[in-house]
Amino acid sequence: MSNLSTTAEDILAVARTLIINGGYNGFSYADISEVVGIRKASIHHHFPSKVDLVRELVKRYREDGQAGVAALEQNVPNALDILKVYSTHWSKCIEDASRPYCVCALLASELPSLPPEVAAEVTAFFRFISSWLGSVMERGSKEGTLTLSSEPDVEAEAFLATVYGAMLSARAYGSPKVFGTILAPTLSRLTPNAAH
Amino acid sequence: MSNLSTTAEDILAVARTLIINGGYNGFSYADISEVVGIRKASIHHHFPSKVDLVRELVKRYREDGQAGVAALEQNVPNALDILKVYSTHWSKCIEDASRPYCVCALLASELPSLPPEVAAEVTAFFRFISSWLGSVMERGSKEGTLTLSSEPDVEAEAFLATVYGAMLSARAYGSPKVFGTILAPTLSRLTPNAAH
DNA sequence: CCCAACCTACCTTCTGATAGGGAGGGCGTC
DNA sequence: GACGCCCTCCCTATCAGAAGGTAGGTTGGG
Repeated sequence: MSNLSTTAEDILAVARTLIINGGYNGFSYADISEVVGIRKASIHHHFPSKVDLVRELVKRYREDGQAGVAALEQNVPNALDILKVYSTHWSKCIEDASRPYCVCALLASELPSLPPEVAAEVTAFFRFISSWLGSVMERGSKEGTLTLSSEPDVEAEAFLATVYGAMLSARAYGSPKVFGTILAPTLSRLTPNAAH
Repeated sequence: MSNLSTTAEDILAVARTLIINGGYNGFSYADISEVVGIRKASIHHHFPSKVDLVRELVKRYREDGQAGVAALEQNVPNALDILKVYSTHWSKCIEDASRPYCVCALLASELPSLPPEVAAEVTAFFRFISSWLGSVMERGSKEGTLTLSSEPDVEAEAFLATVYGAMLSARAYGSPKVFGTILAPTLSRLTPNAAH
């Protein structure tokens, strides 16, 4: 949690929106300056290079994610509920168009062409999310709050893939509902005592 | 199937590889010219604008997909086998690094920032794949070669999301094996008489 | 007095795109 | 068969604008 000026926060927020729209090569310092209301050159004062900006952006995105996950684990004891909250989070973001895509999902798809420093942060994010979901799956399986048909790690990867795949489909079809439609059967399959 | 010169075909092939690497804004005419061995300006002779190029590229990608699917339907009667062949196709592409990502998956993630003409072709591709998978699911369910736990259309969307999510994960982790790991339980769940 | 924050002005390189010309093959006419 | 004509393909030269980035100056609060 480095304490940056409000302007720097604004820049990061705008950059995040722009990346969600079109990825790393889909935005420029000029785009940011228009929205923030600052000259292009002034952005370099806060983030010397584009790599610095996006690296910091993804780093914070991961840290925010880790904080959110920690809070979730504290407030929601049931593993199935955690997965539901997680998928609902994305469902809402997509439906109200606030953050209709994951920054790291977009950057991950561009991975081979990304600057190494940024790429490293992106893969770190996926490792984090993946291992967290793995721990949720394992705990839920032990506690009986989740019904797994594979190993916890495999189940975690499959769940993550479904979430991110559903995100892509929602974008591809231009219809937010698709996300929920895809996630529903996945969640019900993980629900104990569910007839299927 | 418009008959274009060999050079035009080469340009499209190189462009496809470049898009798979970094998306629409991740490549330039200069990049293509280096690989094809032709001057930058000469590419404009074959494809007046970048939009023309990528639109044609995606259009052909979809047409090739439709042809491939038609052949698959003729040669493979069993619906479950069709899904296996489909996922194995991607598994191989990812593992031998020949086409480690779907052109349309990458373009779909960039959809909001794409030129409308290109965006239209991309969504058309997804509608095609989705409706095809839907028909496979429905037929498999009726014939008893697939065990569905939801409506065919929903099952199709979920399967598609899993495939594309697994593709992203393989790229994010930099390990091709992940794709197969994720797809295996999905396919076994669709397999009749499978204990789970 | 210093320093963070922002500015203007400018630079280099890349971007997609255009104009115009040259080489060469195909084709009809004499 | 030779001539002229056109058309395809590719070239050089050039463009305007956008890209990321730098240099150096101004302002204002602690």
